[in-house]
Amino acid sequence: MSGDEKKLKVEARAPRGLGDREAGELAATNRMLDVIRSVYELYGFEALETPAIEYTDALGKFLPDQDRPNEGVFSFQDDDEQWLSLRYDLTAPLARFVAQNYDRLPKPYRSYRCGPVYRNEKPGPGRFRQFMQFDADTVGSASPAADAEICMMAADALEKLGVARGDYVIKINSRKVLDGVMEAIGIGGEENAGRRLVVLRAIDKLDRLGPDGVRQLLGEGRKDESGDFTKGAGLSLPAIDTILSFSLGGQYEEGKPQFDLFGLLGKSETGAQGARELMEIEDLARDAGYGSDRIRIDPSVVRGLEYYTGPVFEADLTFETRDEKGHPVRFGSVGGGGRYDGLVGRFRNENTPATGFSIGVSRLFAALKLVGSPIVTAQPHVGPVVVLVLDRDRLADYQRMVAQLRGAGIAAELYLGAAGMKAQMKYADRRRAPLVIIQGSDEKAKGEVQIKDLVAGARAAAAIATNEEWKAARPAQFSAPESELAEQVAQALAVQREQA
RNA sequence: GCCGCCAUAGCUCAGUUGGUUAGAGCACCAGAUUGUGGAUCUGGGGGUCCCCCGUUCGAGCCGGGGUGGCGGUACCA
Repeated sequence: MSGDEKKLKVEARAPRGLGDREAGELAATNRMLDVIRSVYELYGFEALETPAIEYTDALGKFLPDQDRPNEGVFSFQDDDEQWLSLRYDLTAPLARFVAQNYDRLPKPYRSYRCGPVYRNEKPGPGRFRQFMQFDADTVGSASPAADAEICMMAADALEKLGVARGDYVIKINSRKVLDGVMEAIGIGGEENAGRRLVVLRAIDKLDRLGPDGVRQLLGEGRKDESGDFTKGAGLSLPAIDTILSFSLGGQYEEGKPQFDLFGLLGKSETGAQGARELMEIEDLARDAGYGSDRIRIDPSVVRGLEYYTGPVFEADLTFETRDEKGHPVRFGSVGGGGRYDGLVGRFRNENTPATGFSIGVSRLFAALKLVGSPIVTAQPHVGPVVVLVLDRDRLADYQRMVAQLRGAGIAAELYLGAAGMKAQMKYADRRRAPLVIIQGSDEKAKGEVQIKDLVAGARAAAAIATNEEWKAARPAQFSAPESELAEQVAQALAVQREQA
């Protein structure tokens, strides 16, 4: 090959932030999704799938005052020049679906959805540009009972997945309460909207930056280790203290705030209303038997900043793990959600209240591996039985054996490559084949097949030192009449499964 | 976006004060009687030393610029 030709070769690589998932991980992920699905269906939620692509305006993601889609959203133009975008979550598409089918849907409408979402952002460790979410939502109920139910369901799902009670907590807070606190320190009103955003973002960083970092962000600003400066909210010291004492010290004990929340919120009707809703959610959870070890009010929870209108939820894993440097680190959030009463209303005149919860599937998957949940750690992927090809002109015979096995419900395949027997064995090994079927001229003459157990063979290999011995021993294989192929293979597979 | 670090084989990395044909381990392929996975042994394939410009008799190495990757930070529905 000349250098010129070589240069033309396309480099085989996935775009950054996007990855392939192979058989083992797919199987484990599917087992995990099945568990979540069964819990959600138990709660009476029904399946829904919406397309990965939506009109950009339906997602509400045009840049302000520009007819160009927001950065961070993958977008392209249809042949009629309409903007289309890849969905960046599963909530906005649900709102579109409900609005579009409003008249025929039972209300409140409960549904769950699972699928990939896309974000055009800089990827990082554990952050991808395509990732999977699993959502459940109740549309058309303003009742705190709907919020409470979503939280209980999230708790049930985590436990069913193998996260022990005490290793997780569903934290709840309310955007109304947060707004009330900000009103109390004098940054209510339209003119302070930008500043409130900065405050919420600062609170959201509590777990990562700690109180001191957040204090800086609420005040003048903060300079991080890389030398980058983030401008702060410019609050007064008393205001900063109020925010921090609310977010940090404002832990509730069984429905009773540790400090005078209602006094603080006295000036703000929305704030007081938010607090009442929060306590009602908590009461409902308690009445259903969910203690503060599972569902509890936590004023530091902020969540997504755009469309939440009331209660917000966050599922946190509380057990400690260690990072690559050995430092103890908390796993953190594996899902979140809240009430978004305005979303469906973008499509319709009357407002439609809605609440939901979203699980970050790959993050949760990583967490389940850490806690050793059998749902994701069990059974390595098992490949098909491979029928080796020894005599090239007898392909039809081998194919018949494969068909026989498949007819008996056994996953099997014919070796389709061109290599010799040794390479075929390596192939079977790499496919994680449980067994291979060997029939050369000797066996053919006797009407027999050799059935070789690759799993038992690998065990036997440990005791054998030389290649000659290894070849001569032919460990873990036996011959069987060709007519009994399927039965004998089925039996060998059953034995293998028992020993696993 | 901002700041920092890095770039040599598929992967992890060596590479002398600037000196001929750029190396190792792992991975991959193959051995013999075309009938046996692993280990061992032997052999083999695989490189635009990220790109461009400059300095030099001579650059993987020095200088400048670019690109790409990684980490932090910001944004994140």
